[in-house]
Amino acid sequence: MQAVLVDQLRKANRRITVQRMQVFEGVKGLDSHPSALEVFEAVKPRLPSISLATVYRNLHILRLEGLLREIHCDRGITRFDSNLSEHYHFHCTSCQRVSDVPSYSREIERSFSEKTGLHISGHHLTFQGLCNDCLKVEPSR
Amino acid sequence: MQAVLVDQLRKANRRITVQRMQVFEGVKGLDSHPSALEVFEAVKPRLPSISLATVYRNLHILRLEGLLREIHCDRGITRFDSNLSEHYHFHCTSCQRVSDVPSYSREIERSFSEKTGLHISGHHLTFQGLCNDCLKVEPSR
DNA sequence: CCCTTACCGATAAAAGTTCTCAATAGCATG
DNA sequence: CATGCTATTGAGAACTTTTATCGGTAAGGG
Ligand SMILES: [Zn+2]
Ligand SMILES: [Zn+2]
Ligand SMILES: [Zn+2]
Ligand SMILES: [Zn+2]
Repeated sequence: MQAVLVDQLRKANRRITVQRMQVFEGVKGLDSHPSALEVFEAVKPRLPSISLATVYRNLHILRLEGLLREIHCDRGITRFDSNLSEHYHFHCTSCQRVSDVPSYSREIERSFSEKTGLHISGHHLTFQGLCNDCLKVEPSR
Repeated sequence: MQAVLVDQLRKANRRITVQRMQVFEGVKGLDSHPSALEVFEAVKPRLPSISLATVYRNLHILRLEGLLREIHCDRGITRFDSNLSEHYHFHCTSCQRVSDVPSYSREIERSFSEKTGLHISGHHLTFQGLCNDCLKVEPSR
């Protein structure tokens, strides 16, 4: 299992450590696009001796190797995403949870690139709103 | 000048101070969507005694009153935008500058809301790429 | 001109992230 | 399986970005 992950790490001359695997599993297990601290707290029960610095270090490495993605929705927080397929996001402005939106349009990039002549490497689309849970609690706004 | 700004502040029981006006002018003058520190450095020559805390305080208040907007592109940095009209952004992944993209589609929200049944209050679209300046310097990638 | 209080500057504190370093452990090699 | 090289770890310091605290100041209404 996780053959792709292990192969990719080996190829990049990265070692397969328990901490690194657990950090990856931590992000993958939490489908809510967790922050570094949330990953730390998810991994800690299984690996009580792990350091927060190790979590940050491995999140950084896994992103460098293209095994995780970063997203920026809130102020001052970096969130991590194990879903590498092209997709958009929905950010609940009340509970701050981020969920995937399974749609994507490469046409948006092509159209923008054609209009401006700029070199485009990607685009992020994020919807803001209230999730169904939060809509029940505060029907205001 | 700045009649709308002054009226809006008065209406909200906010005082018109030199610092507050200069912070607003600082964001407006820098069309690059500056960070709080960049605003501070832009204002300092005109108001050498201003404190960084005052810049943060007023950016926060101006956003609360709907006179500025926040955007989140980089890791851990909040940028400010004086352009209140609906528009998208282009983020250069090399020099980190953010520029406006004068297009917007409310249809995207309607379509998403219809598909998912979720309550949408807005959406952000950001393109990543290399600006023309950076493309000259590093034609790689 | 005076009074109330929102605001200011300075600084400490909090939150998020990265750096430093000695000790450890992957893993290639034999 | 034993050995050696070095990437990685844990702990804590340091750094960056943002917010809170507080005594003094000044905006603006009366
Ligand atoms: Zn919610
Ligand atoms: Zn996602
Ligand atoms: Zn650039
Ligand atoms: Zn803008």
